[in-house]
This record gives sequence, C-alpha cells and structure tokens, in this order.
Amino acid sequence: MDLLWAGSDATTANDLRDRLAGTDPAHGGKELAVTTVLTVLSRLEKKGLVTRERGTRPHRYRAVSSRAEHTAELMHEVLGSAPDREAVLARFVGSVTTEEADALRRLLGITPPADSAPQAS
Amino acid sequence: MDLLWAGSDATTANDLRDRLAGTDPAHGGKELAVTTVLTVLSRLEKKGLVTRERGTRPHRYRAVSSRAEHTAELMHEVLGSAPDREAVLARFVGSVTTEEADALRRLLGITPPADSAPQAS
DNA sequence: AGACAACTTCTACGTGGCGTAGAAATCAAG
DNA sequence: CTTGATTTCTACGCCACGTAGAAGTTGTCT
Repeated sequence: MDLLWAGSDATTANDLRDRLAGTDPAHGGKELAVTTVLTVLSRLEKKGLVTRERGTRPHRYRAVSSRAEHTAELMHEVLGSAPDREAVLARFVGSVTTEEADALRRLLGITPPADSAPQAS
Repeated sequence: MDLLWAGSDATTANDLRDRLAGTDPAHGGKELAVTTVLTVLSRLEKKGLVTRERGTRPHRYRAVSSRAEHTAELMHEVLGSAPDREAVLARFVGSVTTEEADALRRLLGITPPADSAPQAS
C-alpha cells in the first residue's frame, strides 16, 4: 500500500493507477480501479502521509515524506516504544549486516551538527 | 498486548493476570479475565513470540525474546522493508537523540566479532 | 472412584485497519 | 445543458486485536 509511493511524487490518481500497473508486475496486468487508488490516497491523507493540492481539478497527490524518511520515522517510533532504548540499539546493531553497520559508522562519524532540511533528490 | 511481556518470564496465565493488574495501573484495578490472558498468550504463541511448557499443568509461558530483542527485530524488519537501507539509516541517525547517537557510536565502536547467544540478564 | 477446582481450549463479539470497488455527487469543458 | 472526468461516500471481505464466556480436560482431595 505505502508501496504505491516508493519514490513517485505529485501525481493524479489516474496517473498513479497506470503507473502501478506498470511498476507492479505482481498483478499480472490486473489494474486496480481508479476509485481504489483514490480511496487509498484519501486514507493515506487522513493518516498524514500524503497531501493533495485541492485546487487543481485532478487533485495532485504528493507524499509528505519520502519512503526513506517514513521508514526512518517508523524505526524511530519502534525504538521509542521500548523502555530501554540502549538495550534495543544494542541488539539492533548486533543484528545488522556488516554493510549496514558500516553505513551507520560512516553516518555517525560525520556527527552532523544539527539537522538540515532533508534535500529531495 | 506485547506490553504484557516487557520483562517478565516463565509464568502461568493466572500469575500473569495478577501481575498485570499490579503493573498496569491504567486499568484502575480492572483485572482482565484469565481466559483473556490465555487467549492472548495463545495468539502470541501462534505468532512465535512466546513458548510454553506444555508438560506442567499450569502451562508456563515464556517470552521467546526479550522486549529489547523483539523491538530490535522489529526495527530491523522495518529497515529491511525499504529498498534503500542506507538512506533510511541516514534519516534515522539524523532523527535520533544525542544520547541515542552516542549509544550507537559506542556500540559500533566495539564492533562485536560475531554475535553471541544473548544472555538473560 | 467420584467430585471438585484449576486450567486450557473453542468460540465469539466488537472495533478497526487494509484492499478493493461500485454508486453517487461534483465539476470542468464543449 | 449534456457529457465525461474526477472525487467522495459507502460498502464488502479479510484479518488482527482486545476481551471474555462456555465447554472440555486434568490433577487432586476425600
């Protein structure tokens, strides 16, 4: 479902519908009904994951945060759901692949001073 | 629900029931029915989050993984659900508190050679 | 052995989210 | 104004969760 996003941006329902059929070979050509897409979009909007420009006639929908961002948020949320963050982090880094650990080190190495507005691209 | 666990171990349903009433002041003394606990336990078991010793008569239930472990697993799962792990990690470390970042650095510094069986306590 | 109490399993009801979609309302354009 | 595109409303099925009662099982006490 969220997967509908996964990298696209500002589109109309119809457009999305088509895009889905192409991107997702799982359905074997079975395109979803446009209304389905709309419904999903609406629900996502209600959850704050998506905004839409209500001005234009074919409303344009856009993801509030990129997939990566959203996932990161999720992770953070999950992490926050535990009483002992440290412990969790410990297991987490323990279960992470070498590459991931590497990436983490790199990312933590630079020690970002604060946080900048995430650049699209 | 999972919260029922959160640190306990090998207990019987009844025991848990009581423990819940005590640990969770949210209910205002409203203890759950024992069967409720049992049901939850069963469902958790079905999901593999809990095992039980079926030998003893009051079956003893035990969490398969500690809360921390489970949370870490979840995080990992979430992380894995994205195509671009690195990007996610980047946002993640970006959104993490200083303490957490600290902990991460520490944990990554030691670079554990492999993983050892997680010791209880 | 028989009865009783404890324990577990089965089944169920309500809530809510997701995937899907049809019917109806709305709105822009010809 | 009629038409076609677009959005909203409503709905159905499925499944998970929280909660719990009824029934079955089993250990124990007399």
